[in-house]
Amino acid sequence: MTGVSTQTVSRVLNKRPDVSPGTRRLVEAAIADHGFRPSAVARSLVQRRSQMIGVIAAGLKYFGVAQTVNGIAEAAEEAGYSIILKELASFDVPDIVPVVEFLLAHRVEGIIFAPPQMGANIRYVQEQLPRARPPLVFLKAEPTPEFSTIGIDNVAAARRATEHLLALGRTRVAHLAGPLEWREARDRRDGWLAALAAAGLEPGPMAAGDWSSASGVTAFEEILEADPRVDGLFAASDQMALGALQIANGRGMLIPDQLAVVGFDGLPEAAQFTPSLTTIRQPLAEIGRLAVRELVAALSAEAGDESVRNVELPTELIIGASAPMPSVRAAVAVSSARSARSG
Amino acid sequence: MTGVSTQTVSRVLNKRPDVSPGTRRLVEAAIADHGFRPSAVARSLVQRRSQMIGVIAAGLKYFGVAQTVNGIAEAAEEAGYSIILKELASFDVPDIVPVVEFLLAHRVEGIIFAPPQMGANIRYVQEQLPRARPPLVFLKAEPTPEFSTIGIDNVAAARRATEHLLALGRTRVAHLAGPLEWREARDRRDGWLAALAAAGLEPGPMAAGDWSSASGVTAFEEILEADPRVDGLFAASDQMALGALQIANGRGMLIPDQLAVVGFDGLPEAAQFTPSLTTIRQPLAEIGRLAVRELVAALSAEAGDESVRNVELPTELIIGASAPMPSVRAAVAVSSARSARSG
DNA sequence: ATCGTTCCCGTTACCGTTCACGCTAGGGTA
DNA sequence: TACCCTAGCGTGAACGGTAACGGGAACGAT
Repeated sequence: MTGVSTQTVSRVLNKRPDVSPGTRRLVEAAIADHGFRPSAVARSLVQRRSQMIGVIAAGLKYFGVAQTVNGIAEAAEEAGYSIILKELASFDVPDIVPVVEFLLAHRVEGIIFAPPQMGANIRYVQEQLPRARPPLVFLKAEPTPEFSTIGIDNVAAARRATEHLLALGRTRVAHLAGPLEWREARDRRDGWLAALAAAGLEPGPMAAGDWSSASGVTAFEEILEADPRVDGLFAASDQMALGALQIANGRGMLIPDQLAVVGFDGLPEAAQFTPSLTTIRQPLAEIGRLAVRELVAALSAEAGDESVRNVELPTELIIGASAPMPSVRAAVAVSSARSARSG
Repeated sequence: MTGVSTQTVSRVLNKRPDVSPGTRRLVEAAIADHGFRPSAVARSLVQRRSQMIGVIAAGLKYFGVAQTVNGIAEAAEEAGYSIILKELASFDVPDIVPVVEFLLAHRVEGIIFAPPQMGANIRYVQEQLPRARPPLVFLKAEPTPEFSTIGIDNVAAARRATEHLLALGRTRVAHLAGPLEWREARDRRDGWLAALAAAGLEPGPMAAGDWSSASGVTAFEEILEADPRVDGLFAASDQMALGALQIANGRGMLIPDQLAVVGFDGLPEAAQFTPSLTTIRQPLAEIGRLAVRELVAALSAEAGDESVRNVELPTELIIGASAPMPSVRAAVAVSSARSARSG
């Protein structure tokens, strides 16, 4: 050093007031000279605070997950936390415990478990979780009294989407489902079924895809094969809805007159599909942001609190041309038919 | 402890051979009892290895960025590294130095700078970079002899896309550009200009969007206003191309006969657009994976090496119905016209 | 002159792990 | 007996910081 104690250096680094301006300058000059950089690792060790949040994710390349992680990153940054990101090789990694252990070893102050619930993945984690652990939030998981969860009410949202189709007078409403190992896929199917049951209608045909637009193509072909007279379609993802639109366009089906379509997710591009897509927007980024806020709240509440909260964020029905508002149905149908004929 | 020294515990933790089976069992039992978990923080401190790679990103919610981060995460996981993710609040954060300092303070062993080059952001970082630093790779940045970069040749790819339009006999080829502060947007525009110049053609009208499909709508309307007779369109992103397709469909333009469209990115959904989109696929995930491999290579090469590499990965022209192969042009045009008329 | 403050600054201990040693016991060898 | 070797374990220092405490100097108040 340059004659001064390490404690004084520490004081300078932490911008504490009890250092004389002269000494401060001296230390700062030495720091600049030597290219010294304080070690956050050592600091974490002695302070027992890492200022890190562990995020476990899967399928980062998909729109929804990326959106959520983006929300997490933003909120964490604002709250002064940084992120250690662990991406699972697949959605249903058999053994997630080592990942959690890794994060605990790094003394993260909170954990966000972002992979959607499918198979037994989340229950498995919940069972294996060590009791001594930082606050933890499960995203898009089934609400349970034991753990905090944040998500949406997929059943209600799907029901709303289906009811919108029914309000348009549709009686043969099919469902383009997601992979049914996913809880979200099952819930959306259940919402579809519930709306039809409440209306006293028989469910139309159903086929499952893998969320992708390519799978929407083949699944919708299955549906048409099962019943060519379907007049309404609720798709569990916008991407699959896009695949269905392609088929419908290719076969010359008039949308929304012959077939009304509602998607799910709220892709920004959905408004530019042909025709523009009616869809359920889910607040994906908001889920991530809220997860961070929950963790931060749990951390500032100190110990003992351990409040479990199960939050279900509201969704929004976004009206497009593929399933317009019932009141303006006629007008839209006419313009849609005209543009389809001329185009 | 339970009578044994910390060193012995360390040996047990690291599964070293020089511990008797009895002692090992004893220690392991105590570990399980007390819920003890070794501190990766302390380990990092003493070993001077964090096993962490710092990733600086921006716009994680966008397809391209998410794809690349996904590639980074996968490759890092495979190589035994984990990721500290710092997301910038915007693409052109004025002062990125604190972010780099943060990562250095955490003793990351490598840094990946993922935000695309726009304005002077990357040059600014390169100037302010401390000399003592871990290996660092810039993604999607201008190749320079001083720093490693990984990206694609946007000029060549855009030229190829435009030449494809020219091969279809188009003479009025417009460009739907990205925001021209972005180097990628400028390069793609330059490739478009180069192809036209080489063919001895005047450039068609150009309008810039912000990559989004919504901006593609308004920008393409500008283009049509400037010259309603455009017969070819090269869009700098698939999303903007989608916006253009919507307008074209709405106005009854026959695609590809009246207007051939080529996009850029290789969105999986592009194949389900109406009509399916011809596009340039760029290996976004591969860029991320390669970045990690470069870092790992630089790390294993120990010190002194400091090899700078500038890699440009190949792109791929994916043929869709919006701009088919020249040889089969007639056939596709007929089927497209039929489906457009009937749909 | 004595005391109490306040401002600076240094000492000591500690965070949890690993490394480089050194020590001991037991067995084999000359 | 004297020596060496090895397996198994402990000791001390170090990694780079921070917290707690203590203490000296300068100053004003009593």
